Amino acid sequence: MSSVRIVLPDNSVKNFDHEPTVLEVAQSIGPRLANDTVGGLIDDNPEVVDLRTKLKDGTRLKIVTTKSPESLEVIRHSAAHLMAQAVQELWPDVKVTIGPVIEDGFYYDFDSPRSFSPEDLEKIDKKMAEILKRDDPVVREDWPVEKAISTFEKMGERFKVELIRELEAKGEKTVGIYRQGENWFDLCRGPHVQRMGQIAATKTLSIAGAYWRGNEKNPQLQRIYATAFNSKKDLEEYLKNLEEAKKRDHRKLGKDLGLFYFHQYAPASPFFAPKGTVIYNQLQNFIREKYIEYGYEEVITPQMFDVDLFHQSGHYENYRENMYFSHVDDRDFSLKPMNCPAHCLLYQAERKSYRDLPWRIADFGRLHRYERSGVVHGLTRVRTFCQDDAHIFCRVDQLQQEIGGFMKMLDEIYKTLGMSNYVIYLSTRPAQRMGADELWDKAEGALEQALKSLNLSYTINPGDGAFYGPKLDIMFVDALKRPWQLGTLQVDFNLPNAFQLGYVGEDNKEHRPVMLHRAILGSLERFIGVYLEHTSGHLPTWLAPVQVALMTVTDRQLDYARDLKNKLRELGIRASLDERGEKLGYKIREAQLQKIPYMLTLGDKEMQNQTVSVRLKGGQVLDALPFATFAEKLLIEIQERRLESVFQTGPNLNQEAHNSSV
RNA sequence: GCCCAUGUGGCUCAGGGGUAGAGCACACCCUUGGUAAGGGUGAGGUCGUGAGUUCGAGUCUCACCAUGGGCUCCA
Repeated sequence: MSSVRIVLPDNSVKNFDHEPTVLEVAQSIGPRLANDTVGGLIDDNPEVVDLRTKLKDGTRLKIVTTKSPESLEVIRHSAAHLMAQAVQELWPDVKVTIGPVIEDGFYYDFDSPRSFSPEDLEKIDKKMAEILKRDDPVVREDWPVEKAISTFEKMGERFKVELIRELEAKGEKTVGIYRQGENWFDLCRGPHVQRMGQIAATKTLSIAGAYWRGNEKNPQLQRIYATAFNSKKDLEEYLKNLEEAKKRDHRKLGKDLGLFYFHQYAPASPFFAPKGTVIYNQLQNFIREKYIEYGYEEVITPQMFDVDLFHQSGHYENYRENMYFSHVDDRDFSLKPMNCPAHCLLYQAERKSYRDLPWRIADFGRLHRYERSGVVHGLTRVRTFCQDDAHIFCRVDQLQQEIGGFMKMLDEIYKTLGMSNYVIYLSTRPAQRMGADELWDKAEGALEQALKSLNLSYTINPGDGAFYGPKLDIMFVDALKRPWQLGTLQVDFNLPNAFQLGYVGEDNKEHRPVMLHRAILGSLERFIGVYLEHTSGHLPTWLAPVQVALMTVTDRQLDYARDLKNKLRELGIRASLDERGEKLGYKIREAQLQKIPYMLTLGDKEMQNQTVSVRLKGGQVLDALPFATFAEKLLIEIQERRLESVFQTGPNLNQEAHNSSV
């Protein structure tokens, strides 16, 4: 018999007289390794294979153990089976469907006659722990399709039967069955652990409704989200991160910092309080400065239009579901859900020459979109909002340069805001779209070429484009590594057609411009929500609603404090003075919780010397310095939109401690 | 829109058929205190809305509204 050679990562070779499984290779190396084995990585394939996989001659194998990061996928997959087993042991009438691994965990969709409650999750956790203790071996069997169908049919597992029939239609003759313990098995292609005991830590997380195969028309199932880790420590760390994310929830921060509110009389429509409005306006000012720098002109366009406009633009046909309509004086109107049709009208208002292009017009117009009740969320998904929206009308040969200019502007803005971590997606034509395929080819090609010439890496998102054109989506990755879609650039050959837009070329002939839709922050509302979570409310001073909180040690210094407050305000610095007869420590605590960047504590010493004592929000206290010096330095920090305090001298040791104590 | 949960003073929450409770915030009084909560007194609520059951409904039932977690969809 010819020998089968398996190559290990250190290039050593193991010889077998048959095609060994991953586990057999591990056993040939050592019992400890074999005990911990949960799968293998073969050749250069990133996907973990089952430890029961038979390996061909010449395979390069890296064994995945419970200690390798790759094992998480296997462990979570098995944990999904574990959870399904636990649920069926608790409630035998519950039917199983599918249970995939997702980022940070897994879920399992159940078809259950009764709804799961939070108490049920506790029961499931207990049952899972109980099953883990049994440490049942996991065995793979290959069943002929007919046997699988008849078995699951007898069990009443109709969703499993549906899945097997699909596999059969694809030409499969056998299907994989994983058996754990005596009585429980599930259809699965693997990979799975050797023994259930290899799953070190699991925890159910939440209950949700979900449709079979993600389709609204299918039966609704009950999804249980859960996670599993290689060690109890990793699980605890993960749960701690979840807590951290909860603390940073922008809805909570918005309320705690007095930034914005909601009311049931205007669902999903934020009320920005004075403090929130400061952030809103500061961001707008910042973007406006960039507009001047990058050759944009700002415009103001109407809020409500005759519906005919949206017939012409195609929005009525493609976007009606999300639009607000009203009927007045026997005419149909709609609140604009986007600025672009209005900008096309404005483009037409004056005859354009090739010399006028590129024509870049920006609009902070308020938009209204009817979002379905279940999808709205804090500031990140609202029904009325304002984008840092602009449209660029240009010639096809200017496209590359405009895309380049956009990416540069975006990078500058994001860097200033401390958001250097972002990724680019290129979204291509969706199924429901307008315009000829040649136009789509052209538009998609232009975007891709621009990215390549800028040396920017990107990922293609097939079918995710807008109905009028392909787009670049900029995903910002926040401090907790969560991606958010903010910026976008969409190439549109269709709207200029719909509005018959034209310009007179050098050749004195009529040409059609290309239209770019673009935004950098996305919407101010969503941006503020995302940014609050990114910074956990610790805004750079130029954005902070209150920049300086003045506080006196006793009433004796009140006049001095009032004088300083006025001086700061004259300089355009947002200062507040707490005149209540509370103790200094009390006022500091309040300013700290409000995340105010600077506190000026004023006692007799300061008053006599005309100085201020500066306390940074991290807790660091500086030596008293003349008021003028303080104001001068602070102005620089604000005007230059610095991310770090100009007064910060060393690493801020207090910040962490304070953050965790409140 | 769909599934599930929640809705009690400005905020965070207790109370689960017999006519509303706490802490914080707010007002006033005492305290004038030097870097994260000094003490006292007081005011504040048609218990999301509307029907129903009941002698009696925050409390039970139903409908609606809003919010939250998901699904689907998106800036």
